Amino acid sequence: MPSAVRPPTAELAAQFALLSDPLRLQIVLALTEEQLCTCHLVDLTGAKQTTVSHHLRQLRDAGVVAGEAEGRFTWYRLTSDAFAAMLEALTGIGSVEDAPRLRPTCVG
Amino acid sequence: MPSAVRPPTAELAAQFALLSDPLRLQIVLALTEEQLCTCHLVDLTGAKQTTVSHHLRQLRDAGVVAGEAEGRFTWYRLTSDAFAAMLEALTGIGSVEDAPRLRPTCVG
DNA sequence: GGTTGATATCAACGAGTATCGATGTAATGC
DNA sequence: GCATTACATCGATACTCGTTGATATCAACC
Repeated sequence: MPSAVRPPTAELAAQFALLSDPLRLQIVLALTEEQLCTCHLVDLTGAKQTTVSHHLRQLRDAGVVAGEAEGRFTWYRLTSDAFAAMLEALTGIGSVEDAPRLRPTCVG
Repeated sequence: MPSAVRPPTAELAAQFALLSDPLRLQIVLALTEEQLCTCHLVDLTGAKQTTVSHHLRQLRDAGVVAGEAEGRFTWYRLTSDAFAAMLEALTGIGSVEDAPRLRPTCVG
């Protein structure tokens, strides 16, 4: 059993999927350093504005980034504990030393 | 700057992609507890044998699991530091408190 | 009010990929 | 040798999803 209540596998997989796209990952990593608005991210990534906006939408829907409108601009930042579940899961996985063989060969 | 040399974004994204499929994630999480062979994973997940085998192939190619053939069976286990890069990246992301706004609005 | 610029939405296209049935391979047991 | 079992590979299909151009929205500025 994991230390805490683990989210359903599908939900956790969806979290990892957020970081599985190079562009989205680049956006998230950039937002680690500073808040940025869409135009900055377009410049930074070299992707089209619609593409960046599309990924920002996904990240917003997932709750890992938040956008604050300020005039024509929208400043994006990472939400505080958006990656807690992933971090916990990975910590568990990463600490595996040498798993035992508990089961007999298949009953099938 | 990150603490160590960060792998290229695309490579890191590919790592996360490994955990972005519910079935693959389920397999990895199961292997955290104990070594298992394909048939066990088929029973555990309820997926078809070919599907499980397909995902094990991907995990093997990526180097995050290793299979040891033993007679008709193949025991799979997680490799030791397969998730180190992801763990480091997530730790960096997770520790973000409140990123500043360093840039002026766009030069556009 | 009209124009400009930042951003979001939509529809369509294309590439990647998960699933699955059929098949191949290799090891065990009779 | 032959049947059975565990596992892998292959080809086809279906579906997800990233990208993009067109378009809409909304604020700032003249």
